[in-house]
Amino acid sequence: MARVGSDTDTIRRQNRGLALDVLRRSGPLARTSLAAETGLSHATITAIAADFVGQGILKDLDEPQSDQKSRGRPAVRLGHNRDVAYALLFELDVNRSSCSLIDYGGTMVDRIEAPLGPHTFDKIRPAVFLAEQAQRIRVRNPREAPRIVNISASVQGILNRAGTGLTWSPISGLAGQALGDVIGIASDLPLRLYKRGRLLAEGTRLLYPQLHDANVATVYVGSTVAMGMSFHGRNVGLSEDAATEFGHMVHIPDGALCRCGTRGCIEAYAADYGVLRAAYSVPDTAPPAPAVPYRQYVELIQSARRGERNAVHAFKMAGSAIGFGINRLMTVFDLSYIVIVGSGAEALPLMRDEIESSIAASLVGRVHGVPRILTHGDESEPIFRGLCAKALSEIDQSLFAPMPSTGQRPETA
Amino acid sequence: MARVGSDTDTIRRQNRGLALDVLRRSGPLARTSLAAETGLSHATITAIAADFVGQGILKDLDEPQSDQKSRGRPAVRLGHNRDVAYALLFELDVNRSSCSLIDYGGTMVDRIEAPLGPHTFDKIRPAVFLAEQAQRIRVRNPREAPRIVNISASVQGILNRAGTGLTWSPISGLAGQALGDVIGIASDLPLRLYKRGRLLAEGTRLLYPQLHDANVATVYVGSTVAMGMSFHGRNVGLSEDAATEFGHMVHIPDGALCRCGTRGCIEAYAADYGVLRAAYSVPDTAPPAPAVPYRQYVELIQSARRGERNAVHAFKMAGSAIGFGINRLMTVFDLSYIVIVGSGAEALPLMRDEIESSIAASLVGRVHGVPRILTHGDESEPIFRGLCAKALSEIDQSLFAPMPSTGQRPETA
DNA sequence: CTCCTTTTTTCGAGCATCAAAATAATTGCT
DNA sequence: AGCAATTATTTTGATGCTCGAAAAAAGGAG
Repeated sequence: MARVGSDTDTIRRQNRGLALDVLRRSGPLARTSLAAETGLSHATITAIAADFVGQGILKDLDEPQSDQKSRGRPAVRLGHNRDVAYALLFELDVNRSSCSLIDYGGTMVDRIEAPLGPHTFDKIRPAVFLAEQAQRIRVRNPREAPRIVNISASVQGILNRAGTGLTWSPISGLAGQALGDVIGIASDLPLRLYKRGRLLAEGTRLLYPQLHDANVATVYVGSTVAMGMSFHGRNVGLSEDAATEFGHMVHIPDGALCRCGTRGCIEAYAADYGVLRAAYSVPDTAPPAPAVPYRQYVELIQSARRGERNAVHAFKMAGSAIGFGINRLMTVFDLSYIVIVGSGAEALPLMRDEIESSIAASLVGRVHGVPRILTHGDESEPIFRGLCAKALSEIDQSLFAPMPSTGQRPETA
Repeated sequence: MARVGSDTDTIRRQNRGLALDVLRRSGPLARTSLAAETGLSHATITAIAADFVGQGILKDLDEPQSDQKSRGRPAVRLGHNRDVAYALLFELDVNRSSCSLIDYGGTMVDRIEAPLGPHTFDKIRPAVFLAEQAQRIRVRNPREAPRIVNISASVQGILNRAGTGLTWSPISGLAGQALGDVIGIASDLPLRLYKRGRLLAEGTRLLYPQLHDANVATVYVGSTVAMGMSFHGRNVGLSEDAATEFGHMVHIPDGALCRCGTRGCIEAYAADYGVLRAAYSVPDTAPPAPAVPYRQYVELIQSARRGERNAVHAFKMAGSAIGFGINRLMTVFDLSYIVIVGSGAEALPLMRDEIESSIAASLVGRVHGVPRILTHGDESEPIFRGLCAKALSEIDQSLFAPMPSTGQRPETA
């Protein structure tokens, strides 16, 4: 059994982590405010701040805040020391990839983008591809390169249990590959993989304060269907355990054919290709289109809005698939918000009734009520924000491990 | 935001809680072993033990352990002081109720049972009913009565968000009633409600060591269908948030009529009444039988085993409903074990193929593999064990709040 | 009766926090 | 210019918990 006991060290980490965390989301804060936000005493904050400033992690920002002058001693705000560390963030999608360099404060310094196609990874191993991107960034930013301390990636698919690669992915050529080899080139850092759906949830929550402490399911609807959930501000399903493969939940056994090869997935009804297939009365066992041009999807939404019957019906099917999916989750999680993110957000008015009635059509829906539905069209910002948040908090965490508290007290004047 | 910082008090609670927790599941332990199990130092364990013994919570068990005599100083085992506190445990089912008195060590001292019918709570308010039961126990056990410090109940249905009552319940007359009124009679203790399904999961995990750190879904199949999950030994969906209404997950929209009034719930296919209805080719929109005699269900299993086609088919439908339900959950939780508990455990051989193939028929099933399926026929033991565990650990927890560490050190001899 | 072995307790740090008091840095008033 | 008022930060001293090491306890073995 041998569980771990707490000691003075545990509590030091805890509180330092807390301080850094609060600083992350509130932005620079005076020591006094930081004490108030964290609930720690001023004395403690002084000590913690001294440590961090000593290590160069935080620094005093003494910009003359021209705001309004207040009475007493002016507050000097404490902020992250932007250039003490950098992170490399990859975003891998079905048709494009990007590699961004961000500083410790979360500001983007540089970014490289590249298109991805179904055959990209036939020619070059994914790990090599990533390593090359990383190398280009490093060459272009020689000053920052040596201070890169974290490499994280947003990916689509199912992570293996160790989190080092993908067991399945809609991005062709990615599954089964060892991705950690970026190591070879970019020093000996591990590559940390995060599911796109989960980052989306995290990022969206950061964007809307009202979601901070709520129980939220964030659903991406577009070229695929994905989802992440958070409860009282905590991501659900810790690390390797949860696989929010919402899009591939079976909606109707032996139903429409999905890109994953299964029949009846939610995605096969609600992703762009599913709606399109239904709208054009293509048999739903026909192989899904490999990619749907954005314009075509938008036009479909337009025509449904004009009342074109087939299009309207197709979106109703989509709404029903999403609604029953949420409904089924609600037997386990009591959700209060649903956020629809991605190009499908446009289509919410066409799906809303079906979503709500599907949820209401069950015991849990009747008892708990239908969650409030919000939309956020753009998905790239939340994903990036989510990835930043993960990478930076990972760095923050890693800073507590070795810190041997110097304990030098300055003499009294 | 104002999250809480840790301090020396936090760590004291943490470690004391840990010690008590370990002692709960390992049984009495020598201080040395306790130190090893908790990872705390001997010195700390001595201090903690001294505090608890001083408070009368723990005591030295000096029974002559006739085991094998070892060399050095004999270990003196530390155990719970059974009679320092008592708990009252209610179990409310559709057709019977019980009220048990257990001591702080978890041993049952007394129990009252009573039948429940569909009209029981027309005549008497549930809170009054509970209070009367409690009163009878208290009168019968005058010595223990004043030391009852916890009242907990196992219930079926959906808890309100405050956890003080039920918003819905299959037990007629229970939903919407304030249950906390037991207070009036049994001093001013709150009544703590726990979902039967979750207790079942907790109790089953305690019964099978291999499940301790695994990801498990425990499914009750019998007169209803219920479920609880645990991950690495932690219950999923903390307190008020999760509502494991697995039985009422919609399997097939507009499908078979369920007791809850919804159509298509898993329960409508997999609970005894659902299987029976299907086996006798009663239209599945016919109102469910209010109660199925145990014998009748067993006979149905027998006849399916003999190969009677309608019965076989009915159980296959049940297996499919359960399998797809699990499948759908597995889009969020990566399960490694499924335990079927209750009278339906007998029918596992009739359902197993369908359960497994339904799970395998999806992306997650293919990637993660089908969980191992176990059975445990009797459901009452795990439920009781689970309820005991909850009540006792609740008591343990409450003991840290007021403890102002006396700090009296005995003089050296 | 003395040595050995194993369990517990005692002792003397080490450290992180906290409350309260002291110190700093400004603004506002006279 | 000088002093009072005000707000931010640091210093001080105390408290409380844990830990490692050493000491004490309690039997068994020879």
